[in-house]
Amino acid sequence: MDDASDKPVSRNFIQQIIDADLAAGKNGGRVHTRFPPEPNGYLHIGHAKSICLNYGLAKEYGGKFNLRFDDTNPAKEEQEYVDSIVDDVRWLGADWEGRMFFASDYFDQLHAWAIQLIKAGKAYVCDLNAEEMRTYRGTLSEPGKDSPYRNRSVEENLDLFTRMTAGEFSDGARTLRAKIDMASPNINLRDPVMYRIKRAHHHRTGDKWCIYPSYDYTHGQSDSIEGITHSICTLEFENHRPLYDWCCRELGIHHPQQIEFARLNLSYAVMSKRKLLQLVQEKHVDGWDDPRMLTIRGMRRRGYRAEAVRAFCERIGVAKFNSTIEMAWLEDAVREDLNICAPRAMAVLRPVLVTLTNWPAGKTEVFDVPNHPQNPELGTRKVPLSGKLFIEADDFMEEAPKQFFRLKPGGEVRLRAAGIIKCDEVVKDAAGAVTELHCTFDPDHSRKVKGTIHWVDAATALDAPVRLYDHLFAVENPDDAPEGKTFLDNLNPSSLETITAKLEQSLATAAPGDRFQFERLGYFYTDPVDSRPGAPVFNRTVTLRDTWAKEKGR
RNA sequence: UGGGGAUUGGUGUAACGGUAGCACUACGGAUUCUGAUUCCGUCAGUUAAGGUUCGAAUCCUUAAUCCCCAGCCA
Repeated sequence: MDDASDKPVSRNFIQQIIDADLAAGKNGGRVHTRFPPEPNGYLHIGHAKSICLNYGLAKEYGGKFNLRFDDTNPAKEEQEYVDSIVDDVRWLGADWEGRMFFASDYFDQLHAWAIQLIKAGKAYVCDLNAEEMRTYRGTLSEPGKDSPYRNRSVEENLDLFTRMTAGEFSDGARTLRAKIDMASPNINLRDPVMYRIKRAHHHRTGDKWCIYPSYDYTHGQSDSIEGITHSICTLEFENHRPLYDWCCRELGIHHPQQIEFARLNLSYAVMSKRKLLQLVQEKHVDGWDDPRMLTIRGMRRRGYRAEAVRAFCERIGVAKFNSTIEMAWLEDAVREDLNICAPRAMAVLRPVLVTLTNWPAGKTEVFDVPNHPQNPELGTRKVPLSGKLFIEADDFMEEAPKQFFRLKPGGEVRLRAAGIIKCDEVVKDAAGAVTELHCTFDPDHSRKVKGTIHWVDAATALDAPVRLYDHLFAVENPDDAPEGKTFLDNLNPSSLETITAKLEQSLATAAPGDRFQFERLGYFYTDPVDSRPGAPVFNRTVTLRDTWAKEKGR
């Protein structure tokens, strides 16, 4: 992509469309995209795909990218959501260069255009209520019937629309409708609603309006006003494109091209705003930023970096096929990113005490340990050892299979960066559970030993809460629930486990937002909300690949 | 049901009438003071059936399956 190789770079279907438009001289060679969220919820990874797509295209073609809020329904929209969206889009790294707009910025213009359409005989005020309108609309297989109000005169429509605007009628009493075709096989064209009466306080326009334009009547014109060239949206709007085109055409304004792509689906996750909201409201998760949520805020708090999310969005591609990406892809992208930048440290999640029987009493040795095996620039840190230490319970097996090359009775294993220990004695409690291991320590580093394990010095260990996260859902497709069950029945009961871990001393100064690889375990994020100075709390971002666990599973 | 889309290895995604490629997974191996990382290799695919063509994932026909639309939501 960046070198002079003559290998053809593969282009997705949207890039191909833009290439063709540019070749044909469309839009004077401009490329201008936008991300148009409705401020009625928090952004999730599906939105990240759209943001990366739109922003990426603008950047690639030297064009522009706008952030525009589609705020035409005051009943659902709130400033809180606007703020969070702005913050999340910025975090992701998309730069709108000051072009942040609101559909509500265009309400006056939209209203003027509505009058223009009424005058042109293309719109009329309809007195049908919601239920009647549904009846008149027909069904998928039967055409609709014309509204009895369809042929009102321009003067009457103008008068009625003016009075609608002035607040003379009650909510839902009348609508302004586009006069298109009640017999159209595309239901969206059966005289769709342009304006509805709705007395609701708007987060930006306050109580100025009691009528609000519909999405269909707003979106294309908003794009048009902003000079958008390629209006990229998801597949479910494909059926709306004729209406999008109708608005721009009838108004005779700049006509952006709507292009639809398949929204993102991920295994072990749900993506619909409604379901995410339900998870939060019914407290199946701990808020929008619960690290198990695939909201941008959740991923942030989990410890994902924007780089990883972007790399993921790049990798999954763009197409019109409704696909489901494996969760492992996301996790891989996160590992790949963190592997490069996360300093290493040692922590023991499920400790077993080890006493070094030949350790000189009172002695403490301090090792200088590299923070990254492949990147010396990350420096070193001091790690003490003083005769008693913790190792991971999983790293000891009393009756170990041959392939197990960690610690076993009579066996040897390397203590990372310190030396080699040999297990001489296993101490058990009355119930037969292992409580302590007696080992001898050999400081000789040069010998080859098959296994290397992590450890934490007992004398200086720091106890800290660590949250171990797993998929929020136990099954690949949470929506696939049996009769009478819902996606909630597919929640993974062990998606969160909080433990108290033993951490190496250096971690006491971890700052909120710091990321580490706890060697052989995974990547961990210093929780920015719950951590206190000297008392960090860690969230497991993602585990390391574990081929041993896989082996065991066989 | 009328209409609109879609279908390429396990998962994604290219190939636009001329050798089905790439990535991830899986599997095997090498390196390794993280069973991590890194490196090498292997398996594996055009929804089906016809047709056009010297040649079809690509064009035509028929069929199958999946998704979207009957909000005064977006």
